[in-house]
Amino acid sequence: MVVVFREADISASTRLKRTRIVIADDHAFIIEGMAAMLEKTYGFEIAGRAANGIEAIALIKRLQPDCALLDLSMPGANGFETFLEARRWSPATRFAIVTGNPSPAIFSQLLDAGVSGIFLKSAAPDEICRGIADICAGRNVLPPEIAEVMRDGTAGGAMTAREIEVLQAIARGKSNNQIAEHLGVSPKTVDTHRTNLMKKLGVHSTATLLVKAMKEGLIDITGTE
Amino acid sequence: MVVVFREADISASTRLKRTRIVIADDHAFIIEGMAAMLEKTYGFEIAGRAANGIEAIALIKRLQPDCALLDLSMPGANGFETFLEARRWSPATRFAIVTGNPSPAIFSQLLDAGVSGIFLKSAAPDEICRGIADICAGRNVLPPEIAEVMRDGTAGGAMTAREIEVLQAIARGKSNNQIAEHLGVSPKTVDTHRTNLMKKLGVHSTATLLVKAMKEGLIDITGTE
DNA sequence: TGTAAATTAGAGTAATCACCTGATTCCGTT
DNA sequence: AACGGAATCAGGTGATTACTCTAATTTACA
Repeated sequence: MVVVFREADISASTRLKRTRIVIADDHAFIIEGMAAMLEKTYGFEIAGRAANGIEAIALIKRLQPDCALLDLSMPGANGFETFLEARRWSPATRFAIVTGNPSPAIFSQLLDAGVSGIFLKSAAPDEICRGIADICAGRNVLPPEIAEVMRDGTAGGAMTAREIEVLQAIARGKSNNQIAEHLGVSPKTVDTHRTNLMKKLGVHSTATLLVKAMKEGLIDITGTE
Repeated sequence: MVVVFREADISASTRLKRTRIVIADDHAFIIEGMAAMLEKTYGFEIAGRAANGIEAIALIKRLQPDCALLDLSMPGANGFETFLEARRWSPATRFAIVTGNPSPAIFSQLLDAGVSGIFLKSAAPDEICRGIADICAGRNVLPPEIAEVMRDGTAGGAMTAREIEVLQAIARGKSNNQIAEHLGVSPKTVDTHRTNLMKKLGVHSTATLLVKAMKEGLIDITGTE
């Protein structure tokens, strides 16, 4: 992999007052990697760093940065909670969320709530930095990979009540026939629900169905002996 | 589980020739952050970078580095699988695993299998870099946070390395045929491992196998796209 | 009242899984 | 050297699932 350090495209106004950014992530390497890139290549000022959501809220409140870059999964308060709280104290700040786990449901929540951009950690550093530059310039940013995940994942809408019932029965180790008997319907109906579940979550096996469902918090594994 | 701290095997040639490291992580920022630190502060040579396990295996096989630094959760093959496969082709390489999610069962497996060190992503960059330096010097490294987590958690199950490989492949949605191809064995062999896994965990379906494995911390769901 | 979504269910095919059995190799014990 | 026990490998078989299509009925909501 090659990382190209190109000349910063610094306009006159940017020279007068540098764009100030706060970064929050519990992995220090991520912060340092992003900070280095944003400072050297794009000429932003890294106004503050936070290792968790609580720190981040306090920091944003105090510094009133132009942009805040929040990891979604942080101890204390996650990126979403941090965003909701911090913008009340710093309304002019624009917020970007960075996440490692693409989840259509969460993306929808974030966008509905009003974040200015979402990025995947697996994206190229240069792409993320360019996106942040766009956000700071007043634009909203949604990388194509994320838009695609959202199309695939939310096409059929959220899970229905019946689908959740079937999903939890599957997690409890029931076969289609057993589920059918328990719900008082035909095994083929259970099969249909199962197929739709897999389509909605974009998976093709019982195994990944369960893994994804657990990641999305759709099933409660504490209830399965 | 026995951790052997042996004397560093530093010959004159090692002093003349810089220590060569391969880094594998699906988050480019992590790679760049680590690479920068290891190069500038510790004078290591970053011989190669990989964004997933498959790339990493090929890279390690070709470059025969002194040390490989593998993220545990990567698409394709995770850090554990990558380690198991790569060391067969590069026996002199010492392996360190980096993970974001502490799980006692996985730590036990890693150490039993023979990794030279484990690090948490949330650790200070400097601490990780110092640990890598230790590993390259021939020592084994287990940060106190991880040792503590392992004491608290239940002792890892009796899963064999092969069974864990199969289990994680199942969690990533691979079919028996795909797993067989990846491991270079017959689909029926994979089937046997699957059966034994279910017997050991006392379940009778893929679904409950996954649920149980996740509750036991045997698999890492963050790595499953 | 009309439209969309949810639930139901059938037919049919290819693939996969669950479980049985047995062979081979390797490792530590007696 | 012989034994016992694993780990790994693999074949056979019947059940189950994955996925395709189609379609009726009910529910919800504008």
